[in-house]
Amino acid sequence: MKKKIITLKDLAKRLNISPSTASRALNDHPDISIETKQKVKDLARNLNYVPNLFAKGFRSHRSNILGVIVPNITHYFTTTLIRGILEEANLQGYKVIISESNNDVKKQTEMLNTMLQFGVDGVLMSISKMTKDVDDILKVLNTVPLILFDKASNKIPCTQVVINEEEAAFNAVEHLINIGKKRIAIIKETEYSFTSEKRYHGYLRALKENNIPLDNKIVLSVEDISMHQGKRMTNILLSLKEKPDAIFAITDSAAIGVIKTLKKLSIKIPEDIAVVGFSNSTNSQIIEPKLTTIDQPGQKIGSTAVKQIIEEINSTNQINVNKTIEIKTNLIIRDSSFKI
Amino acid sequence: MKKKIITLKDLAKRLNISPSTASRALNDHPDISIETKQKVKDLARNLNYVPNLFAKGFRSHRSNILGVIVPNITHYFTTTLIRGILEEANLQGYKVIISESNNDVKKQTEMLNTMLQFGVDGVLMSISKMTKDVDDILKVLNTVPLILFDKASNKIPCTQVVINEEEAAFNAVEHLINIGKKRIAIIKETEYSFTSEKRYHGYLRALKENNIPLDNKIVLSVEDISMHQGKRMTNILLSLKEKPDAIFAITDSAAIGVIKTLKKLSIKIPEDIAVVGFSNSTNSQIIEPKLTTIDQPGQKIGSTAVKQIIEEINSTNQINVNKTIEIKTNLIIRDSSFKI
DNA sequence: CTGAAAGCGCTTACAG
DNA sequence: CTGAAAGCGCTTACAG
Repeated sequence: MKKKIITLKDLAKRLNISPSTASRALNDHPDISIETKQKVKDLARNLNYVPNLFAKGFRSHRSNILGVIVPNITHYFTTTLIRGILEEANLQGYKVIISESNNDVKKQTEMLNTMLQFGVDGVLMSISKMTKDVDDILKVLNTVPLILFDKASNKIPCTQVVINEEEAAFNAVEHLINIGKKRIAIIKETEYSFTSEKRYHGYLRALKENNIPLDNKIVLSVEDISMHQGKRMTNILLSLKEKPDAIFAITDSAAIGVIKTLKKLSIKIPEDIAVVGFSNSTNSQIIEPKLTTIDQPGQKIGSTAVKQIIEEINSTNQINVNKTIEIKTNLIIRDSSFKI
Repeated sequence: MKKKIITLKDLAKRLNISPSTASRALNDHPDISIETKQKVKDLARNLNYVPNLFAKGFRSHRSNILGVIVPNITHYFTTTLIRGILEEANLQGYKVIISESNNDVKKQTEMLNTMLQFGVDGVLMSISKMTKDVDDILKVLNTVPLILFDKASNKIPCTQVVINEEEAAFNAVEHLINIGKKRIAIIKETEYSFTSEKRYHGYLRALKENNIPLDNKIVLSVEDISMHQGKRMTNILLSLKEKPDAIFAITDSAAIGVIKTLKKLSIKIPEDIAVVGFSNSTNSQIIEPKLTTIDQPGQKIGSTAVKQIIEEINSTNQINVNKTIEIKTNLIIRDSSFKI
């Protein structure tokens, strides 16, 4: 039993008014009298009238759909970003189409294009690492507002919503210095990763401001940061003549690899070597000792990005907004860097 | 610089044919000559013609958008489901709108309704626990195909894509029996959780087939299963006169709570008490000893659900499909139940 | 304060 | 094999 779908025309006919009036009444157009508005709205409610968003969107060139592209949806932090996006979008009457780029630049471009084809009103993107050529992304900017969140790039002139990467890393490293560590290694990614570079700058600044000389032997870069790489890098660090007394890994998974390796070798954490990660993943509380790490407020980043893009969608002036919104992070101190 | 958008009419005008013909050519209508088709397709490619899916959808009552509702997007397993859904949808030219119900039945209904309003061609849903009243869900069935995946319910007559919950639990418990355990406790949810009940039946069957008597003192039910509850329940079990020699928790997080508590009390795992979880979450490999658990192929469930719903969307007969597709799981044996 | 009419971009039954 | 015409449900400039 298919139920009959109520249209604007149906409402109008029942009330002996024109569809134009019915439309305007529902949209609170100032021209319409209060009584008419009331009548129309009441009937709409009673008949359970549902506006056909397709017709609406088709007519007004608005879909009320946002596109979201992320590299990898299975990362816990990514899901908190998405949660923030979904919640805020829902509040504002938008729906969200999600795609994964799998850190594949070609797929990223493809996703971007099908998003546009589906008529999204704006795109929120966390860019794939290794995105060197940004031309395809720049093209989008002519069509629809774009906002980069979390994984951003200063090569793209659009609003960016990110965490204070540099400061977060600075705080993490300074914390290690404060507990008495003097030889702090870092495990980071190669220079193609924007976030990794920013965290590295925070590391450098913390050393400099505390008069600790930089030693490139304990600055390790890997292409694909992971638990496995954390283990490998730890073994390299332990093979040095002058071993570090602390390791700052720029992701939790790498930091967990570090901890696992140290434990296997019965190296005391944090006494011999302290460990700090980045992300406050769920794993960071499961590992023992629990991992000191940076909490990134994913939900807030997501909701901020949505608020921002809706503003840009509704703004009439076409000037490309090009600002960076930085969300504050929190250092969470746990057992891997602090003995109770 | 807004770029001019190419429409079907533009294509037609350039080729001196009618828009109708252009439309048919692009859609490979059998009536159209091969040469015309070729001409139109070539021009479309050259001009970078992008069909307006809004107009298309508006006209044909098809959006090529699927709605997905899950209780909680931050669970790792849920993200693997979503990944499977996204991949298969992408292959088939569909986009996916995602919403979270947060295990809130009211929100679930609300999401369901806005999904329909956005003109989705079908809905894939993992239902919120505590969904007792299914009337609102049943209403959807009149409008658009619905498929339940992972968290399903036999009260709703539609296709269900689930894992072999009962058998998975059976295998887990039988494994414990095989390694010599005789007094196996279970930590499950209350009877409102469909999956929990099925896993419980697997537990019961494993006991029965191995002639182990059921003891209700070691069958514990909680409303909201979690690591915290795992800890609490473990303490209850340890306070019994006859302690269990194995604990089967129906989620990994609860199992991790069990392990943490046992370790704190220096109870040997698995010698004194073996532990088995369910899900193969990332955490299950971080905890030490590593957790024996059930791997659920999330991606396969997701892709299967998409294949199924697209079939139903395209099928002309309106008979409500009401079949259950069971996806096989795998018991992953790790240190929490097996000493190397 | 309200209505008639046009049109958004496409598809499809009808006609030839 | 192709075209003219209608229409999907809505909004909005124009007219009164």
